[in-house]
This record gives sequence, structure tokens and C-alpha cells, in this order.
Amino acid sequence: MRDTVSTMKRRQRTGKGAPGIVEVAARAQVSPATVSRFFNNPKVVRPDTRKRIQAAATEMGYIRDRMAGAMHNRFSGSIGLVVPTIDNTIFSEMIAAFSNRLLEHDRTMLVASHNYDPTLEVSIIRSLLERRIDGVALVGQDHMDTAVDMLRIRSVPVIALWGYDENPRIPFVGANNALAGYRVTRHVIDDGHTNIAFLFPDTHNNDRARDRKNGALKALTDANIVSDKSKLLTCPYDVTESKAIAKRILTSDKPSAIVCGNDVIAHGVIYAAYELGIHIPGALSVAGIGDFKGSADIVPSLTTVRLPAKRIGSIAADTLVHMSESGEHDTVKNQVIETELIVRQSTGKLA
Amino acid sequence: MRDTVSTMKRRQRTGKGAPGIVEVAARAQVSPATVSRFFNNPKVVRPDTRKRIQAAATEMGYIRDRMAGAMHNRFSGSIGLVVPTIDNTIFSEMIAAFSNRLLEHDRTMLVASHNYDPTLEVSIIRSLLERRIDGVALVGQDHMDTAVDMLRIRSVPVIALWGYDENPRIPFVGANNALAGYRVTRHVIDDGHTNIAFLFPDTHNNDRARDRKNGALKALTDANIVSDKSKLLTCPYDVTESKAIAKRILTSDKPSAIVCGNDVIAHGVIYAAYELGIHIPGALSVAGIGDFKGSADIVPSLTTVRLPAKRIGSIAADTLVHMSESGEHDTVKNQVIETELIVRQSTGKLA
DNA sequence: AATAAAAATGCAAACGTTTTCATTGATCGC
DNA sequence: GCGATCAATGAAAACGTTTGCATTTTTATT
Repeated sequence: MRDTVSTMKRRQRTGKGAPGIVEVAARAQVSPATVSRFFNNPKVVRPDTRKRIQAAATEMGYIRDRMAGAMHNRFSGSIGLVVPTIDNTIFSEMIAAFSNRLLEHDRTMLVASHNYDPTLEVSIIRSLLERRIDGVALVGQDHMDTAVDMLRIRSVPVIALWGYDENPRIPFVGANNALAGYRVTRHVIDDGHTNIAFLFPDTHNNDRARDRKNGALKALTDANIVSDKSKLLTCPYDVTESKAIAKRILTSDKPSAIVCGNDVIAHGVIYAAYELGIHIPGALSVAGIGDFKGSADIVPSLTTVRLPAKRIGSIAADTLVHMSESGEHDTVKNQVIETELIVRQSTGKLA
Repeated sequence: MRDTVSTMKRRQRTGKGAPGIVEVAARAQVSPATVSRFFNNPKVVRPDTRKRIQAAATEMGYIRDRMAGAMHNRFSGSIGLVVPTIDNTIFSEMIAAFSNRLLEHDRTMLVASHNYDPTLEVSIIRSLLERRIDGVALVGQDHMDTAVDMLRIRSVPVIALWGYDENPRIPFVGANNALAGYRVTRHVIDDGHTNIAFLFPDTHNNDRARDRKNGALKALTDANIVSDKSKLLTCPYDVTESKAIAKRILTSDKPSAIVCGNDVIAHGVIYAAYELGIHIPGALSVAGIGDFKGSADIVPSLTTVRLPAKRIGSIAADTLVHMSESGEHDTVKNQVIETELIVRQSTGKLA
């Protein structure tokens, strides 16, 4: 009798007819425990029982309730990814790779973006923690202590993406951004340019941009070129803005080369040059960092440094899954992704 | 005594020292029930009690466990978004908007991509259902029956994005893609072009593309232009591929205008023309659909039809939250987003 | 100040699984 | 063919909340 009441209530809750593990068990003539085992560790149940359960489950359209399971399990099956922005090419390729790889591990991804606001990041992490995520990937090493502490206390596996640090507080999967900045600048210098402008994003709360910029400036000093403050411009990751800024600088300062914090910025610069009738690479060399989708196709094709976003995403997903499964949170090695200078048609020797 | 055992076990499970609702209750000198009420419906607890609980919670760094809560609650606080691809500009702007709006509603987003594979879509939906999502947004109306049924049976709110349908099986938030295709083609025709090529993606499992293409072809027949099969090309949403295909067609068929299934394809066409030294719009008109980020900045700026991706994302998030809260799954009205022809410099009168 | 009504809180039973422990059934060596 | 081992299953106690109902405290009314 009481069974009926409870069942009815459940039905109402979950919709018309969503069966639970006990309904499946009843139909398969086994106990709920066995059904549970069937789903979590099939090999411990005898083949013919397996078949019966499988049949019952599909016939009834059973879908497991991982939330209920997670209460014992410690694992929710979801992994978080916290990025500055989702719709920027910089991250969207990585997000996609991360998500796809997670799917292969039978995990789901919770993503959220904080727009470079560390406080918002904290509340996002809190919100993820409320959902019992099995691990989180953050971008870079610049985070509020609160954020890192919350994760540490609950011993949730964390890794930092993109950044590179000799002595990181969070293990990372990333590339040496300073080197990337150095290399691309060095390439431009090797082509004979000395009047070089730089378009980099705000380095506040953004260690990747900071490293790249520092690397770029180091190449300058190494070559004994005095860097002029007026040639060091701040520019967000946005084509429209970079195009506007580039137009300004190209009509006033007239540098012979522009090094950009990433490819999106460089795209804007190329468009600006086009509109002003400045020939690339004849009158102006342009270089980016990142090698985004489209950088090989734009005309002229863009000289840049390849930072394999997809690989970072996949490796991050693998690592996080491994960390959560093995419980080895501290023995994780930092993973340095190699970068590569890609010389294309947007840069050339100074005439 | 037994309390100690259980507590120790929990600690081990959740990490070193993550307090639960009962620990907070103890410290605040109230019952767990009251703490629960405090978090779910603060106004039912007396102000001074509220203060005590708040204090205890922050001091102990308590983070609620929504999974446990969800077992009674019916709501998990997560909403799913299933898209064909994540890293394509077409969707990433929408995903970002969806996510941000969800965050404002104190919900989190589970995203996954299926790469236009309906079977994979089904298993993604299953996986989301296992996580007890409160609602799902899908893209378009082309889905396997299994997918829709699984959701219906559990009465999980669903909406379809982007698509438009007179008589949709899923309520939608989208734009009239056929009209968009019609308008942009019509514009090109009005400029005097008759030798028009079309670059559209595979319309299999993609009602948006299908509608756009049909709209475009309708504009053709309405203008009594015979559409030549050889001018109707299939091209994925990818700059590299569209550039290659465009180069081919521009050296053989030499159309005076190319209408593209979306802006990404159009970007590729513009690059192709550049490389071939074909002047736009002098010798070739190019038009896209979508008005993506960058389409206003590319040189020449792209004539296209604006389909406000961000608005679709935000509205979808709002609608889904409302549906899940109110339980009104069936009274939801379809929401048509208006499109707008944006004439820029990539199209011009036939000389 | 006493009583009725309302508001706040506590108790304990859910929620749908997983998992330990115990039990049953099968298998094997002799 | 018999006990001994091992594999497969079942019964029941968790997991950390929420919530209906009962109880206490507060407030309003006279």
C-alpha cells in the first residue's frame, strides 16, 4: 500500500512514467542492488542476469539518476571549465576540444565565463562546487586566494590552462607565452624592423598576455632597441577595436611592423592596413600569436606563433579525469606544450 | 559514537574539512531543517536566526550540496544546451549569451556538441538527462524521435533554437531563415546579377541551412532566373574550405555574385577573391548570412542578414528557466526573432 | 494578563541510488 | 559425492538534503 503512494508521488515528480532502479529490478526479477551493479560494474553480474536487466532497462526506457548515485559515489561525472570568455576564438576551440574529450570519458562539462572579473570567478567556482564537480580547469594562474582555497579544502583537482610558470601554485597545461612573444618579435627584428608597435591586451588579471608582452619587450632589449612607450598600446581581443586602434597608429606613428597579442588583434590590423591602402608586407609587417582558425586563410596569411588550443583542451580533460579517478592531485606534472613560429606572408624584410 | 564514525567517513569523502548542513546547524544552534530553509527561502526564518546561520556558514566555509537537494527538489539547477559545434562563430556567441543569462538566474549550463550526428545527439541528451537537467535547448527541429521522446516522457522543458517552422514539434526561439536567404539573394538580384553561385552547407540534418537555401532559390525563381545545378555548391562552415571551393568556382564558372550560407563561408570567398585579384564589389559581389563578429570589419565589409545570435541565446535561457519554474511546457509561444538585411561594401550593382 | 492566531522551528521520513555484509548458489578438487 | 572456495545476489544502511507535520515561540487581540 505505502509503496503505491510513494510510487505515485515519484511519478508525479519525475513526469509521467520515468521508472527508477527499483522498477527495473522488479521487472528483471532481481534486487535493486544488482541493477545498480549492472550499471556500475557489469562484470560482477552473471551474463544471463545482465541480459535480463539490460532488456528490462531498455524496455522501460530507464535512465539512471547520477545525482542520487553521486551521494555515495563521491563522483558527479561533471567537470568544470572556467574561462574569461566563451565566444572568443582564443577559447572556443579549446572549450570544444575539452568538451569532446570529456564526452569520451563519459563526463559532462560545465562551462562558465567571468569576463576577466576575479570576483565573478569566485562565485562561479562556488556555484560549480555546489554541483559537486569532479575537477576544474581554470585559465592562467591569476586567481583570488578564495577561489584556490575553496577548491583545495575540498580537494577538488584543479589545473591551470594556457599559462606557464616556473613555480606555479596550480599545476598547468600550457605553453611558454613569454617565449612565444619573444620569438615572434625576434622574427620581426630579424627582418630588419626597428620601428615596431605592439598591440597587447590589458595585462591585469591576465598572466598569458603579461608573459607575451614581457617576452616581446625582452626581444627588443636583447636587440638593443629602445622601446618607446607610445608604441606599446593596449587593445582588447576584438577585431573592431584593434582595427580602430591600428588605423590611428598607422596614420600617426607609422611603424614598419606591428606585433599583436593574438591573432584576432592581428586580423584587425590587417583590415586597417587594407583600408588605408598600406601594403602588407611591403610597407608593413604584421604578426600575431595563437594561429587561430582563419589565420592561414586571411590575405595576406598571418605570421604567428602556433599555440595548439585543441591539444591544451584535450590534455586538460584527460589530466583532470585521471586526477579525479586516481586521487593523485599533487603528483601531477606540469605539461608544457611546445610552440612554433609560423612564418607566412604578413611579414617581410624591411625594404 | 556512531556519529563520529559517520562524520569521519564524510570528511574523508569530501576532502579534509568540508562541513555539511548539520555542522552549520550545530554551530548556529538551530536544526538542519532551519539551515535548509535559510538557503532556499530565507524569509521564512527570523532575521536574527538568519544572521546566526549566515555567520556560521561563512565561518565554516559551507557550500551547499545541490545534488543532495535535487533529490527532493525536482530541480538540479542545471540547464543543457546541445549544439552541432561549439567552436564555430555561428554558435559560440549564442552559447556565451545563453551561459551568461543562465548565471544571472543562478543556473549553470551543461553544453555538448554532436557534430551534426543525430545519434550522438541522442546519447548526449541521455547523458544530460542522467544529470537531471531542468531543461534543454536544442538547435533546429531535426532530431531523432528517440531524443524528443526521452525528453517528453520526463517532461523536461525543451526549446529549439535558430530554426523557424510554421508548425514546429518543439517550440522555438529563432529567425525565419528562409526569409533571410530570400532577402539576401533578392538584394543581389536587385543589383542586376543573374549569374549567381551559391555556397551552402550540407542540408542534411540541418533545417536552418535547408531553409536558407530554399529561400535563396525561391528568390531566384521569383525573378525568373533559372538556377543551374552546377552553381549550387555544398560547403561546410569553414573558412579554409570555402576559400578553396571559391577559388575553384571563381576560376571556372566566373559568377558575378556569390551568396553564402553564412558569414564564415563568405569570409573565405572574400579571401579567395583577394588572392585571385578579383575586385569586390567591382567584379564580384559577395553576401553572407548571420552578421558575425568581424563581418563589419573585414575589407570589404560584408553584406549580410543580421540574425541576432546573442538575443536568441538570452531569450532561450530566460524561456527555459521560466518553463521549468512555472511548469508551463506547452503554453510556450514560439518566438520569432526579426532579421535585417545589412548592406555593406561587398555587394554592388552589376557593371 | 490571558487567549487565540500566526510565525518559527524541530523531528523524522523521504529522495534514488550505492555499498557493506551476509547469504545463497555454483564450482572444484579429491 | 562432499566439504571448501568462490561468484552472484539480496537486505538494509547509508549519502546530505528537503519538507510535511507537530511543536514551540512570538505576536496580536481583548
